[in-house]
Amino acid sequence: VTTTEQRPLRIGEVAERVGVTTRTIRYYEELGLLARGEGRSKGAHRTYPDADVTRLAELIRLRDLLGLSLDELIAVAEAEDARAALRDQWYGDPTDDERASIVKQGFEIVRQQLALVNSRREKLDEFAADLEQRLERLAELRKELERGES
Amino acid sequence: VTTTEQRPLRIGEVAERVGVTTRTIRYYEELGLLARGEGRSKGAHRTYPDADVTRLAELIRLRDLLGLSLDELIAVAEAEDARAALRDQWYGDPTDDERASIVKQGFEIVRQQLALVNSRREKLDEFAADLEQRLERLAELRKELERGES
DNA sequence: TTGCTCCTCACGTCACGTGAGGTGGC
DNA sequence: TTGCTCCTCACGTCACGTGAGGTGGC
Repeated sequence: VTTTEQRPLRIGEVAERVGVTTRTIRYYEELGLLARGEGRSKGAHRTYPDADVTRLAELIRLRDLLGLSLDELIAVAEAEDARAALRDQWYGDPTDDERASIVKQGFEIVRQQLALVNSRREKLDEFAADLEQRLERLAELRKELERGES
Repeated sequence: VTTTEQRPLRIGEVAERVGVTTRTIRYYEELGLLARGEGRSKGAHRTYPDADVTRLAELIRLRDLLGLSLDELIAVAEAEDARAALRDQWYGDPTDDERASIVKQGFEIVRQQLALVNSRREKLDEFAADLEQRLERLAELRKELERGES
C-alpha cells in the first residue's frame, strides 16, 4: 500500500487502504501497536499521517502472511521503533563504530523476517507441488476415459 | 504427515503428529469437521484411524498456510466428503459419462485450492523481494562505511 | 441544515486455553 | 497397583464483530 498524498487520513480511509476494519485499528491502538495519538482530546477524530499507514500495512502483512499473533506484532513494532530511533541518531553525529552497529541492527531484523518468509514459502511450495501431482493423476484418468478404456 | 502404522491412534498421539492440541481436535469434532465417532459411548476414549489423521493434517494445513476460517474448513470438508462418495461410486458400475463427471469434480476442487495457494505464493514472493531489497540497501551502506566515507 | 463518518462504551463471538474433578487402559 | 493419558464440564482469553447512543467536520 503506497500513498502519495500528504493530507492526514481518517480512520475509515486507513481501514479501507490497509484492508481491515476501523475496530481493528482502534484495538491495535489500545494495545499500543499504533502511536496512540498523544495529542488527541477525548472524543476527537483520529488522524493518521502516511508513515502510520505504511507501518500498519506492514504489520497487517506480517499478521496475514506469516500468522503472527498480536504479541509478536508488538515485539516487531518495538524492534522497528528501536531501529527508527537509531536511524534518527544516524543524522546526528555518530562515530563510524556507531554507524556500523546501526547498520548491523538493521541486518538482524530484516534477516529474521526474511527467514520467516522463506520458511513459509517452502511450505507453500510443497503444498502446491502436492496439488499439482493430484492434477496430473486426474489428467491421466481423464485420458484413459477418452481412450475408452473402461 | 505420513503414517505407516495401522493401529488406531489416541487423541494425544494425533495431536502431536498434526501439531495441534487435544482441545483443538475435540473442538473440531464438536463442529462436525471430524467424523464424530458414531459408535463411541460417552466417556470412552477417542480413537483415530490413519485416514482421519491424514484428513485432519490436510485441514490444519489449509488453516495455517491459507488462513481459512473453520466455516471455510467445514465447506472444504464437505466437498471432500462428496468427492469421497463419488470415488466410492467409481468402483461400483458407473457409465463413462458418470466417470467423466467424477473426474471433472476432482479437477474443480484441486484447481480451486491450487489457485488459493498460488495467490498466497505471489504475495509471499513480493514480500520476500521487498525484504531482499532492504538487505541490498543495507549492504551498500555497509560498503560505504568500510570505505571510510563518513 | 443534512448526511456521513466519526466517537465511546459494552456485550457478543470465534477458536481455542486452561484448569477441576473423575474414569479407564497399558 | 501405580502412573499416565484420557474423559467431560465450564469458565477464561484473544482478536476482533456488532450494535446503541451520541458528537463533529465537509
